[in-house]
Amino acid sequence: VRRVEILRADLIGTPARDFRRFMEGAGVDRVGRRGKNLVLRMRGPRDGTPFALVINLGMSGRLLMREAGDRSRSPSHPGVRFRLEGGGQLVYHDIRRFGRLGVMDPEALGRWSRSLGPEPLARAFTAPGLADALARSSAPIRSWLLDQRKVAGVGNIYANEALFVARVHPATPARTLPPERSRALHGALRSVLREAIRARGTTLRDYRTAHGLEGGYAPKLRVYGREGGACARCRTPVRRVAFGGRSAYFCPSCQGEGTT
DNA sequence: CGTGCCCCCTGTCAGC
DNA sequence: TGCTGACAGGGGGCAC
Repeated sequence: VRRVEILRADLIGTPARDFRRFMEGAGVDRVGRRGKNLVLRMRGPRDGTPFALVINLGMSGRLLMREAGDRSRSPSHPGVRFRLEGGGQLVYHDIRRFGRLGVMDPEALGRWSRSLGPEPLARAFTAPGLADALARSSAPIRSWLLDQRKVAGVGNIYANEALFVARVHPATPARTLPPERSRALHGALRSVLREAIRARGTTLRDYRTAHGLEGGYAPKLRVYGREGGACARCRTPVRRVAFGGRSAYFCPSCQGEGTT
């Protein structure tokens, strides 16, 4: 990274001065993920001090690579531009600006990572562990799944899809899930996420992969965004209810309260 | 401390 | 055609 241009200061968690001081002259070691956050492991310019650039795309964020000499139209809503050695650019683009970029030293990175719940696709995410955690909350299960401190990386689409697969009503208080429903939910979360990743995600309108492609999972959605459509299992019309500020979609027949 | 509500912001679409 | 309101994949702050 040669130079950092911050076009939208509200996207940067840390003060702009610190952000630039960390990033300018630094290089990318490796790229990873924690929950819904991109984690770029970096090395500082002089002594190679390790730190991390953490990026949350929010609702409309994209990370775009522009190679040197790219003649295509420049993106409409650039927020942060990283000018790279050799003339390329990495552009953080975000129409709604709900995304955030921040730098963290290794200690802060560790604290932050520990504040998030387990990765649902990791071995550490077990059915008994999920059941234990659910038992400690009275929140509606759909809201519980969206809480990144409980499980990391599940958003509204896949929370709703997993609840349909597990036949659990989205408003069910977490602690009232019967053991076999929490086991079913554990499996459903993992299978839905794996399928969706294999399909490269869900494009409802805006979402594109890092290579600009649409995700292939939208046609496979069972309930999300399908209000009024027939449930694939029983043909009952899918319903939508709003709580916690977001829509929940479900089959009132397959996912009735107390369905076992 | 856990939970629920509001807000951040821009774009799109349905309904009038 | 143009206006208004609802809604959108996320998450932080705050009151209770």
